Amino acid sequence: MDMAVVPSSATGGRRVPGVRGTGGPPRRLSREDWITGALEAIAAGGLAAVAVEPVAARLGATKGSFYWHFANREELLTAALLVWEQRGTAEVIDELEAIADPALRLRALFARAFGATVTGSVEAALLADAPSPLVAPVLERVTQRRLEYLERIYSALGQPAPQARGRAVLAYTTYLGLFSLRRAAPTAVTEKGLSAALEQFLASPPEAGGTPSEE
Amino acid sequence: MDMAVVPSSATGGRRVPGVRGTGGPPRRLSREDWITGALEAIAAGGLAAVAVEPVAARLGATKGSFYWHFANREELLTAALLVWEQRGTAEVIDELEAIADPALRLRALFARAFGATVTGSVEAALLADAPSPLVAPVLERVTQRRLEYLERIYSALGQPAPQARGRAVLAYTTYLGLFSLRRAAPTAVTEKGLSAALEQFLASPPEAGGTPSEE
DNA sequence: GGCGTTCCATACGGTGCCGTATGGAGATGA
DNA sequence: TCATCTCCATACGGCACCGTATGGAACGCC
Repeated sequence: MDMAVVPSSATGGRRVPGVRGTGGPPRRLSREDWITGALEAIAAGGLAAVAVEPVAARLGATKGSFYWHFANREELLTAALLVWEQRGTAEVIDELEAIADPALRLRALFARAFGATVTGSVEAALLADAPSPLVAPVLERVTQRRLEYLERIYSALGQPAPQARGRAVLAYTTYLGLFSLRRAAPTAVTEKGLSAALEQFLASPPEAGGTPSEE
Repeated sequence: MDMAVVPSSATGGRRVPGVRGTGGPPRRLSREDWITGALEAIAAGGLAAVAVEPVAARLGATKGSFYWHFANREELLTAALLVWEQRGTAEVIDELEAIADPALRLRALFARAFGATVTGSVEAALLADAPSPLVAPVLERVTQRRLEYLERIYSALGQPAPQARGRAVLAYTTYLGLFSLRRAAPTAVTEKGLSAALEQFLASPPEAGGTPSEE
């Protein structure tokens, strides 16, 4: 679900910005460069870490550059969140749609989701900053879309609507919980535990049939 | 005689601080008052909201008071986190130990946990600030203790050790996930979903016995 | 090689917070 | 009543960041 923080903006072989600090010949920055810098800052320290001057320093520039591309800090944040939202929805789902079999698709989804790392993750940082009025609507949309998508897969697997919804929510709750648990007590998250959770949400529900079948 | 308009400080029922702002006669603050104020600030806006001057204003005092009771901001944070940790471990567990039957105890625990509200919760805020070096160790200890406690209950219910651990981690993960989900998409957390999750972790595990018994 | 446009560095004022210094008020005991 | 200890308000300097103003460098175009 999460993504690597931004592939740099196709500059042939040229010197990418971002810590161009020492030695690099000064290059001009694009709006996208700043968005990339903002997303990196978010991954590193949350919204609060997106401060104009520090990000500028990291990009090897100054505020003068920033305020030419953006009206203010909030505009940068909004733009960065928009980019994250679009990538987080389109990309992942498109990639999974390539898999025809719903069961395999679900497995691929979980493998990707539960394998995501926390440190340096934009998603983890945004979850932490969820109460922010800038983040809240973005997070809400992304979450709803993911839940609907999960529900659709469960439905395709033959679950009736209410159960499909319930299992989707429960699975996603576990996904979110793993983010928190990894930060709260990293040692508690074991490989065994992960695969157990994975099987849990891949198998048919316990309350549906009589005997729990192992797939 | 300093007969002021307002009744002097010897008026039986003492005037508690905290928003004593308008009209209240100035009262002296204790170290505990500041810790309470800090915890309220954390619940409202996380660690970042614990700023000396704003908290002082909310308590109807100034920095002068604060820096007499504490060396600096960090000392206040540490003290507040310690109080939270002690309350979070001792109190809850003691209360639950009163219940003899492990099954009922587990139910009471989940009812309490899943019913917890998020808004204004110190716990939710600390989870968001988990990466902070001040919060991390506290959160880690609390999490480990809770996991061990959960595991013990599952063991008392007859689960073999590995399963008990696994179910404890999974249940706690769901608990944490609900915090995130409530903030990310509040409408997705329904009463039905909650009770479904609850039954899930109260019933015997699908892979252990043959038929899932409804308690 | 001049010229306009694009982009940016520097300097500046403003704000919110931290921590210190200091004088003084309020309680307390002799 | 006076001396002392406890607690606190105010004033001050410093830091990090925001946003503005302005002059000038880099670049595209003719």
